[in-house]
Amino acid sequence: MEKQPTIKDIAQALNISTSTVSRALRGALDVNPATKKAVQELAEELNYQPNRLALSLLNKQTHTIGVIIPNLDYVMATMVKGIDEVALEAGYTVMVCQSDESFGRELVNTKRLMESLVDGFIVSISSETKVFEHIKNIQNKKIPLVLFDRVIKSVIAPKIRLDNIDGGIQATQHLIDQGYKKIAILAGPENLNISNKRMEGFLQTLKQNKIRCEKDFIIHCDFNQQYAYEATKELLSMKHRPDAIFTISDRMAIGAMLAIKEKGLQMPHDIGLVGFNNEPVTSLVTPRISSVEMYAFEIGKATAKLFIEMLQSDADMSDQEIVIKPKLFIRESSLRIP
Amino acid sequence: MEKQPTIKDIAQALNISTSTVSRALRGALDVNPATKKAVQELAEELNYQPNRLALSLLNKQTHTIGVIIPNLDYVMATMVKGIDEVALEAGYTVMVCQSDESFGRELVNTKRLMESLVDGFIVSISSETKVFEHIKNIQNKKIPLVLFDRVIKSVIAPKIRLDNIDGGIQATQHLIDQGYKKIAILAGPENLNISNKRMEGFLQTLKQNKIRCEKDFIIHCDFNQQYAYEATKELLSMKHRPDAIFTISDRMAIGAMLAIKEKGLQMPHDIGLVGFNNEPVTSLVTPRISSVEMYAFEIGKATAKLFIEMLQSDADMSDQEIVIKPKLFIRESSLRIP
DNA sequence: ATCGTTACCGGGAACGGTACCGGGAATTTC
DNA sequence: GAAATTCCCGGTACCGTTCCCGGTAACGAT
Repeated sequence: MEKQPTIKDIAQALNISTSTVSRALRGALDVNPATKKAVQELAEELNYQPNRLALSLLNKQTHTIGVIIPNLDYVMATMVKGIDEVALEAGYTVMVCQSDESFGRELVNTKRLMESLVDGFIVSISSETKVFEHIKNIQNKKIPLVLFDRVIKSVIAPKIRLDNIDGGIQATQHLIDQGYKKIAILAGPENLNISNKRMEGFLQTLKQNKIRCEKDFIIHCDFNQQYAYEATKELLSMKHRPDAIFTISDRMAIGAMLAIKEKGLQMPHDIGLVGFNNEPVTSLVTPRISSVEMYAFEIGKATAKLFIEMLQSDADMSDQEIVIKPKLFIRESSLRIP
Repeated sequence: MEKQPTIKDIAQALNISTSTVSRALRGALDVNPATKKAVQELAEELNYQPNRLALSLLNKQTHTIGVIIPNLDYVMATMVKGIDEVALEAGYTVMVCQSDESFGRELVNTKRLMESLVDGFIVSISSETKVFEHIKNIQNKKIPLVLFDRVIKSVIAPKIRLDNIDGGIQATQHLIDQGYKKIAILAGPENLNISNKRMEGFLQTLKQNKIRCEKDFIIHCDFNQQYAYEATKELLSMKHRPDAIFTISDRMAIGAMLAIKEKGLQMPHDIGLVGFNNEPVTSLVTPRISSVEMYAFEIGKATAKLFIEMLQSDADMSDQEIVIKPKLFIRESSLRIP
């Protein structure tokens, strides 16, 4: 790393003071046009770039956003893309840290980013996290914070999330409309709020349609294709097996589909299937899987926009909660009444 | 953003000098155990955290790595995971910027990261980039640089990449071994080195097996499912259609598969198909698609390791080039001789 | 001739922290 | 008891930049 030219170098070379150089470079008015020109030319020649560190130290802002996410799967990557795009536009650089669903890594990451003096945090909480002192610590230091996707009630902050209940409702109502009567759900890990909300929509809709909900038909399992596969195998071997399955992610839907095919059942005739996220893979498999689109890219963009607005207005927006409406895309896995 | 406590605050409160506070906090030896204890206790109480900006300004290192990638698809996300993991371990924070395959954005990103004074760069070049002044500019400033995945000959720097030629060879040889005789290739964009190398392996293998290569069977198209679909349709409508297709990415393989199915052809009997990247989706479709695994996570980890080694040893490693061997995973799309 | 105005520029402090040097007091050594 | 050594600690400079303040010269006006 070579020594970068500084304002001091320019000052010395031209035999003027650093203050003058600084003013000249910022195009201030009270500086002789001749010296201004000389300074600017020399700066150009030396390829001078102001030292952001020094500026940040002075202004107390780094133009950097700390983003903490639980993983980098398709949905999260899409959200990060949205965040990135808006941030770039607004002149911010993004530091993305993955907690890998681990509480410990989430802690380390927040600490690191805090030390790095990011201008603020955009956080999606890991599924393993049950205490939120590190998040509240951010707020205690009055550092701007926005939560997205995996938001939590007990932290008061601006939030952007999907209407997960509605997603559950849309999927379930659709299955009922298609004449399915014994609907099972593959829910995610028990402590994960987003999957619980999707399940809540599921239960609500059953109740509203006066369909009894079998206890055995609610299965909590990890966000994972293999688990979903095994859970589905178990479901299908029951005496009164379900005639439809709603999974709260597409990866789980894939797992379920494998088990269904293995059992020799036909979709949508013998059994219906609806997933969540609307990942591209849903239209690549046969039959194509119905799925709930969650507009991840838009959520990402909305998050970054809200965040930057907050940064620049310096207002308290902790009551803001943007809720994105999902939309069910119906495909062959669940469409038996065309 | 509240005012953070500084060593000055501690010094004032205890009526000692900042130098002493600094030493006490760093656990230096030449400081009275009593005052040391007092300082540390007060620091704890105030929740003091050293200001990284100030330190960075002094030491001229930020413990930050700038990572520039062309996009955030499955493969890249996996590589970034690998980089992130190693970096975290080594105490570095990563700034990931996506160029989105755009030369302009790659420029902006390098400039931004340079201003942010990252300790070094880990770069995968965008497909649109044809001049490399911005990359050479990094080197001119003696900022450490490692290239990965999409490396380029004309820049001399440590590189980590896949043996793309070998990947092409493995895929093609396998198709030949399976008795396919008229093999087409869906290559990527013409100026993209990695796809050209895969094609080179393809051509080599044909030649070695004394199979003539039809000009019509080499199709350059964008890295994209839709284009691949259309290109394949065209291929299949030829008078002497190919009996196997090698696509240099899995997304393209999916596109090809859709066209093949539409035409009513059976894999692997009527036509063979091999993709590249070994994304999970290849084993989810029917038939499952053979594909070349490129060990993205390992490439990411190796890149970060090499980079950190370089940073800490300060040696010139520009002749280093780590080449990862790919491995073909054979599935039903191309296996007709069991 | 004196004063006020304008145009331009330099000095110093500040941001938060560390490194180095040197000095005073206490303790050891002869 | 004087000299040497050790133990602590404060002062200062520095990293790169901006901001505030004050100063100087030239100029026109009175």
